[in-house]
Amino acid sequence: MDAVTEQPGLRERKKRRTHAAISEAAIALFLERGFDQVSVAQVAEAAEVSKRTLFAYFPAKEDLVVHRFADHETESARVVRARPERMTPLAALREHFLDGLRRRDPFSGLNDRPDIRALFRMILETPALIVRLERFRSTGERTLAEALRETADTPDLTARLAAAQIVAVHWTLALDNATRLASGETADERYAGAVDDAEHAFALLENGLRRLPRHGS
Amino acid sequence: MDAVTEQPGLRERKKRRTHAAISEAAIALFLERGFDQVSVAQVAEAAEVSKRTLFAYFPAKEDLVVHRFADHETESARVVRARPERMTPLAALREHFLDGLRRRDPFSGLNDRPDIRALFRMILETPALIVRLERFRSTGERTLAEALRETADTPDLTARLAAAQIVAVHWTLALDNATRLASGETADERYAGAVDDAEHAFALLENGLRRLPRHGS
DNA sequence: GTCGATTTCTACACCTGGTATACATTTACA
DNA sequence: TGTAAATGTATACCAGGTGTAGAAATCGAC
Repeated sequence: MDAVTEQPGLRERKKRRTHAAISEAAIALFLERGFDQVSVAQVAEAAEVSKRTLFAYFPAKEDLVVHRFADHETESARVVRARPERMTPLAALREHFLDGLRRRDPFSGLNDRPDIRALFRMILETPALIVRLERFRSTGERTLAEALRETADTPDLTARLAAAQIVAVHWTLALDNATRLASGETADERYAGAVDDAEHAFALLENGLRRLPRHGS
Repeated sequence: MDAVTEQPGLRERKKRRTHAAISEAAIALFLERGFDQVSVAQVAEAAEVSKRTLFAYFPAKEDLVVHRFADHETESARVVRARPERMTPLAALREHFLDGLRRRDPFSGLNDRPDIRALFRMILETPALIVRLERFRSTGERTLAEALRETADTPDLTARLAAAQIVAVHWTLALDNATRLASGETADERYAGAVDDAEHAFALLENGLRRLPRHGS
C-alpha cells in the first residue's frame, strides 16, 4: 500500500516538503523569539499554511520542535535486539553510547553544531519541550523493557526495572552533556570528560550502588 | 510573620477551607465524569467560586488533583538525611519503602481505600495527570541527589546517577502496585508480592545489572 | 488530455485553559 | 470604628486545539 522505498508519488513528496517547510519556519521563529513568544498562528502564517493544516501535520505545538527526536525513541531497544551473541545488553548499550559520543550524535548530547546547540539551549529552557521529551523517554523505556524481556530471558519485572535504570542513566548523561554545551563548552573540550562520565555511569549500573557510603565523610 | 503553628487566624483558616472545598468539588466531579470531561468553569461553579479565584488557589487544572502528592516530593531526600549513622542510603530507602507497604501508604501505590483506588485509576488513565506527577518525580530526583551528595560524601555526578536510578525504581514499583490495585486486586492480596518485588528491586539496585544474561535462553 | 473519486487544504466558528485589569469585599489591627 | 492590605469577583481577552463544510489539488483509468 504505502510504498516508501519506491517512487514516493507527487502527493507524498509534497506532503514531506510541507512538513519540512512548516517545521523549519517554526524553528527559525522559535530560535529568534523564543518558543513561548511565538504563537502557532504566526508559525502558520510564516509557513504560508492555515492553522488547521499545521495541526494536520503536527499534533501539538511542541511537536514542531521535537519530532526530530522521535526516531531515537526505540534506539536502545534496537541496539539490545541487534547485539552480537555472547554480548550482554548493558555492554551493547555502553558501546553504542560511547560510539554516539565519538560520532557527536545529538542523541548523546554532544553535538555543538551551532544550529543544534541553539536548539538544545531553547529546549532546555522551555519546560513544555522538556515535558514532551520525557514522553519519548517513557516509550523508549517501555520498548527497551520488552527487548530485554524477549532477548535476555528476563522476568517481566526485572526487565522493567533494568530498563528504568538504564534509561534514567542515559538521560542523565545526555542532559548533562547538552547542558554543558548549551552554556558554551565545545564538543571537543567536553569529549574526554563525557567518555569518563559515561564509563563511570555504566560501571555504576553494572556493579550497583553497593558502595554508596554510610554517613559521615 | 506567618505563624502556622500558632492560632492560624481567621484569614488563614478561611483560605484553607476554600482550598479544600475547591479540591473536593473538583475531584468529585472528575471521578464522576472524567478529568477531561469537566471544565474548570464547571468546577468553579460547583465550588461556588469564580474561575479567577480557583486559579489563585491552584496554578493549573491538574493541580486540583495532584496537589495531594506535593508533600511526597522530598520524602526520599528526607529519609536519606534522617537515616541513622552507619546505615547506607539505599538501606534506609528500602526500609522506608517496605514500611510504606506495611502502612499501605498511598506513596507505595498499595492503598485500596475506595476513594484512593478510584483516584489512582483516574490518574492512570489521564495522561495530563501522569505528566504532572512526572514533574514531582523530577524534583524528587533533584532533592535526593542533593541529599546523597551532602550526606554520603559522593561526587556530584555519582549522586545524580544514583538518584536517577533510585527514583526510577521507586516509581516503577509504585506504579506497578497502583496499576494492579486499579484493576481490582486488593491491597492484602497484593502485599506479599509487593514486598517480594520491592526486595528484588532494591537488591538489583544494590548489586547492579551485572547478571543480565547474554543472548539466548 | 479529461473525468470522477479521493485526499488534502482552507476559512471560520467554537471550546477550554489560563491571565490582565479594574473594582468590590473582607479581614486585621490600631 | 476606620482604614490599609489582602482576597475575591466580573469581564474581557489570548493562545492552543478541534469540528465542519466546502474548495482545490492529485490520482488513476480511460
